[in-house]
Amino acid sequence: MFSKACEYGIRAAVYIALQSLDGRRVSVTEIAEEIDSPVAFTAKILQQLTRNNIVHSVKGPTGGFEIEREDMDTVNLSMIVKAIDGDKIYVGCGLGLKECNASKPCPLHDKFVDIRNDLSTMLKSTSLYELATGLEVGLTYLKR
Amino acid sequence: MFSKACEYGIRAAVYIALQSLDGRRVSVTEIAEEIDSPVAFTAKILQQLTRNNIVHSVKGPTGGFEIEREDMDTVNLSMIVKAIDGDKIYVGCGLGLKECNASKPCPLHDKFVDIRNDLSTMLKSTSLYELATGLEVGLTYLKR
DNA sequence: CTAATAAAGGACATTTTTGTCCTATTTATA
DNA sequence: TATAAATAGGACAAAAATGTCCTTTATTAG
Repeated sequence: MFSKACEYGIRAAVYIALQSLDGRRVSVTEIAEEIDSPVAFTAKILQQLTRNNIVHSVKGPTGGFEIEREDMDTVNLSMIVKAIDGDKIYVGCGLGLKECNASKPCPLHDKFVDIRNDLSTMLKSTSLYELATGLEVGLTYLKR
Repeated sequence: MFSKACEYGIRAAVYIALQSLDGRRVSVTEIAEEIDSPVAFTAKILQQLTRNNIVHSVKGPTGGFEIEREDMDTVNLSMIVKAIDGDKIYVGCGLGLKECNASKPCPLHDKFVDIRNDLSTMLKSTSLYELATGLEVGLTYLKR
């Protein structure tokens, strides 16, 4: 469904949000440890998230990654997925045709569009804040 | 969503079904041409479909690939996807956790399960026959 | 029986994704 | 101001997915 990079990206963003709720800025090392991901690769992905204004980074000692409280409401999964995997998941044909639309559909077009709309709606309506608070309460996990 | 191999596999199976409705057995060369896919790679994928009894192959002159009329009703997309991509699409965690289930869910677990159930249901309930007849009537396309 | 045709399958090549390592830049603090 | 801590970013490495080529095997028809 999502690329590995995107999976790590979402997990990282959720972890950063969780810590930011406590006013803590976190380093790549800590993030990678807490979400069980390769450090250097995670650093790359965080660069993308930073460039896309999904998380905020601060260099130097006491630096690290954080997310403003307001941004946790604004930023949803759809934005993270788009920043890392692009929009192929929303746009492409399920069977890989270059041109596939309502007027010249592939055999799976209609059914695929339904599923994808559901996915898209779900991603758009799921905010970082929602995911972070689930974690905070101990209902969900980012490791194992 | 699906791998390239799986996309080609589905398109190939649908094309074979369509031709089998006319009693025609088709070669890899023809299939690749008609679904716009790389020949040799398509041949590999057809081997997998054959081993999984999704299509039937016949060697030698007048040989090629075909699907029995009854099998078109039995074989659904879920079986093709499983034969080529395995069951990761049904089983894996959306955020890539090794262990993720109702009792120790990732932050996306519940929402992801919903989408995936829809996808799974759709794939299971879509037969090759249904897809092939859509093509036959000229409602859908396998190229472009 | 022989020649030709088609799938099966193994080995290899290319491309993309995933992952690592090292250096540069920024910045807080002693 | 010097040092150390942190991200940024480029170059490289490994693994997986995609794709190609060639040989073997089965089968049909002359």
